[in-house]
Amino acid sequence: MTAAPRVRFAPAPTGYLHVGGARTALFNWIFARQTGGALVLRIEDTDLERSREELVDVVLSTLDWLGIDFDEGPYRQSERLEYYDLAVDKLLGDGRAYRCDCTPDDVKARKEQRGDKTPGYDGFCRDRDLPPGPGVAVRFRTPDEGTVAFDDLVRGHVSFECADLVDFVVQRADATPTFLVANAVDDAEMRITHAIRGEDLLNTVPSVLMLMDALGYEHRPTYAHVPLLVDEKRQKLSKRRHSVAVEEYRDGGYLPEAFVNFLCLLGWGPPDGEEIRPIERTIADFRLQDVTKSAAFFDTKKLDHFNGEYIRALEAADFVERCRPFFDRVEWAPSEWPPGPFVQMAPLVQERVVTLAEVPGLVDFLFLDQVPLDEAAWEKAMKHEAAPAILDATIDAYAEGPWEAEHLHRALAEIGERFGLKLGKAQAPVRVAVTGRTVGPPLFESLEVLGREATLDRLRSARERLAGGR
RNA sequence: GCCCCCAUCGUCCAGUGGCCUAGGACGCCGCCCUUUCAAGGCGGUAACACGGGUUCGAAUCCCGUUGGGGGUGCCA
Repeated sequence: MTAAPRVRFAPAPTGYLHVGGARTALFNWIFARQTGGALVLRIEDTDLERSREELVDVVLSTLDWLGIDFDEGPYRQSERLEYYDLAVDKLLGDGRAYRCDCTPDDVKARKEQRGDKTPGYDGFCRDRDLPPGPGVAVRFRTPDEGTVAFDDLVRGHVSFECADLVDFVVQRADATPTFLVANAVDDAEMRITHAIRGEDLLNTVPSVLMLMDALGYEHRPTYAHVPLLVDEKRQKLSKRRHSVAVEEYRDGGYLPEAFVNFLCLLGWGPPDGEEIRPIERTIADFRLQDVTKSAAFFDTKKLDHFNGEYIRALEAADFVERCRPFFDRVEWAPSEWPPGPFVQMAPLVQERVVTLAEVPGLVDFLFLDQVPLDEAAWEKAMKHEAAPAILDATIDAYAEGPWEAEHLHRALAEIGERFGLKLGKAQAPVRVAVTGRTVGPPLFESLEVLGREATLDRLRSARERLAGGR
């Protein structure tokens, strides 16, 4: 009987959750849930500049939005410094590490002097036997020969030559530990069985393995390095050029279910080929071994499609509720919730949007006293010679009769016929006069909700504007 | 430079030696539907990087080339 798996998501707090990080978190979570294992959250903040509490809160709330919950933690490496100190002391005591007072500039300068393009530290302080003191870091003494190999669940067998590994720093001059020791100590101490993370960390495995060995840990996690997420140019997503923060998608009106569904399909494909699927089914079918080896382009076009599908699948009342945050942030934010006019229009809006953020813009004309007139739309719709006559006739026809969509529909269709116009053409001036735009939710339903009074007012003022020249 | 990884339609995945004249999804194009815009329906476009092997047979295995990416930090 093997013990239940233990996995971890270990982000460095940067103030936002990177979409790539979100995906590795998701893969860890799915793996934990399907195996009955535990997911631990560990904040890798050994770099003092990064350890700020509010940065951690962002990660926590965003994971929560995604629906990723964890079973242990968050542990903060900044609160576990004593463990790493002990580890470094052991390394020093056993002669597996040594002190070094070379500054990064020194290392770089010597490298340039050597002329060879070989990078990295040259082992300058290996045998200097320096005493502790300010400006002194600690480096691990890597073996000069031999190989380090391991089996990666997605990459297969991977091996490195020790000779290619430089003496890396385990403790900085300010006495803080580096990622490598903290990682080795924590994965071992926390009994992490599977380290599922981004491929950018593949190269750090040999160092960590050597550290675990030197520290006397017998525990070894099974590694699984998932492919990176890249941009259209196949390069690492950059914060400058792309939306890499999950928060941007949340604020952009994406549904967490859609976002998660999309993320699952980057580097993995469902065995039955059904891409739009509840997370439960992915938890049932996901296999780490099936994760692709090649990098995936984070293509938001597909995300958009998924989001639209998920929005349309929402229960009407749920859709209305989910739109609330997006109404809260417009100038004309409704004072009561849910606002009646929107509730009436919601089903019609729901099947037309790609993101929730678009919703207020489709119904603003119902809330604004002044029509949000778009000049280009006006030009386009009113340039038709029959426009004034259509408005006149519509004002006339809408002055009486039942105020319901079907009737309004029929009346305008008849007016159109009089001018030899199809309804599609005839409704244009009316639509722009009343909603300010050429596109929007179905017109007659919109008018019904708006009411006779407001509709006639807007038609009349459009007519006046037309009479006064443009 | 060196080390590591990767390589199927524009994109994301299927494909694990014969079922492949390579399948699905997104995108794109066309048609239908239509009250604008969507949605929906139908159809179409489009790929095994290249060169050698192995084999009766290769998208699938091996080698090489080319291309791409990651690492090469007292970041993680």
